[in-house]
Amino acid sequence: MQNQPNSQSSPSAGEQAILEAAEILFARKGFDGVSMSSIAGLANTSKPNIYHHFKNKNDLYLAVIKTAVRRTSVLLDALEDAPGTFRQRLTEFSSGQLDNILKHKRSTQLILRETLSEGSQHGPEIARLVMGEVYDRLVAMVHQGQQENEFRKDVDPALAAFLIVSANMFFFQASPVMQHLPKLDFTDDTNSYSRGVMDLLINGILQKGNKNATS
Amino acid sequence: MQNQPNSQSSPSAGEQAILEAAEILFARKGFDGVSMSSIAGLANTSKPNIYHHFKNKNDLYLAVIKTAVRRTSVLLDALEDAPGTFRQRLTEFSSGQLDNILKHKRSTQLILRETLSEGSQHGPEIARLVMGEVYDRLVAMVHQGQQENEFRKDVDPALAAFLIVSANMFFFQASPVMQHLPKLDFTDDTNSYSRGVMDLLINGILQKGNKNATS
DNA sequence: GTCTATATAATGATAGAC
DNA sequence: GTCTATCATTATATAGAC
Repeated sequence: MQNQPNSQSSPSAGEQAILEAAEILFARKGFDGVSMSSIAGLANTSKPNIYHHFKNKNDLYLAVIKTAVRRTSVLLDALEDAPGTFRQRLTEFSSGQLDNILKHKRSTQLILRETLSEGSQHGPEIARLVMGEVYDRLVAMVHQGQQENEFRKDVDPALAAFLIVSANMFFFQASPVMQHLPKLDFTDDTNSYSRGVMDLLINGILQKGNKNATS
Repeated sequence: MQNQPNSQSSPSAGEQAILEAAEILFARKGFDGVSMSSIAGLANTSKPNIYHHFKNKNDLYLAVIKTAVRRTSVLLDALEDAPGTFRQRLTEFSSGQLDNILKHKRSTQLILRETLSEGSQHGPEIARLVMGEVYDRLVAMVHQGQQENEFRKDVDPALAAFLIVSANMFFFQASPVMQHLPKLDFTDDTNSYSRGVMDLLINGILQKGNKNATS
């Protein structure tokens, strides 16, 4: 009855407009806070036309989540096998992830929102896919850095990777709230934030007496 | 027309039941995902009775958020002026906050959800209040530790405090997602998590050559 | 593919009895 | 304080013309 809702072939222009409008609204207000009418309005089309392209509201939401996931899981391939110390590679990777997050704010917001809706439903393991990929690479990099004696061996690579991800994710999530606090001046400069975070973490990860301790 | 919706005097039994039911459902599905009927059902009462105690749905939601905020901002007073090194005090404070978060899961979920609803509305500065109090104390402790030469002076106390808060908040938020990942074994043991996080962070904060570097 | 018109159910909120 | 009954509105979703 529908076109090809589950295919990843490039959608038509009308379908694309619907998807974009839906992503904007779902990111802003969540699944239940958005009506099909409002989506139709923002996409400059009609409600029944949405139902022509997507089986129902839930199907549309899943399609939006799917493209959001696809979008956040790119752009990091080049950094994995870059040269330099593991400290430098970790820093660049983390900074790249933060850039990625901020570049796709709506996607990130959608995924973080999914994290909070404990009701089984869709998406809990979709969120896992997103963070999981970045997370897996970070674990591998820290582990490799330990093998090559650049990092302390008594640190759990999983914990270090988790801290890096959490620093970036929570930075995104909390910055609209935190920016109203005094003493907080790093919220508008993501580069200094990334460098600061990694400086703090690395100096806890680095083998004691390593030559590039404070660089 | 209502009883005393904005007073903090102890609410009646019926009002209490409504508040509890509302908190459970709002935390689980968000403001728009919950109907007044479902709240009435869980509270074993009727819809009009809710409207007798609260002006409207939004008022009820604000009351729920308010009690959630009140709940999360206690329990930490004793730790602030505890004895010991700043490293120990920071660790205990952070661990205490994580315990507090996990003890009041629903409140935390509510507040984190507010963080994501970018539409002005209620609560963005309420969320600020919650994290802000913990955050301010952490900043002060780190700063004091710097003055007394226990911590490096070239670290931004605001950044260190933010990392601690983010580690705890994101741990709570991501654990239902992350527990499905392999290599992650610290999600069920919050104590080892807290110790691990602070070990990592402190060894980046601690003055180089300090005696309790790896303790 | 896109529309107008409509069916059907659920929503937030109120009136008024007890 | 609590209820039954109900209103007005909006929601998701469909029928059927073009």
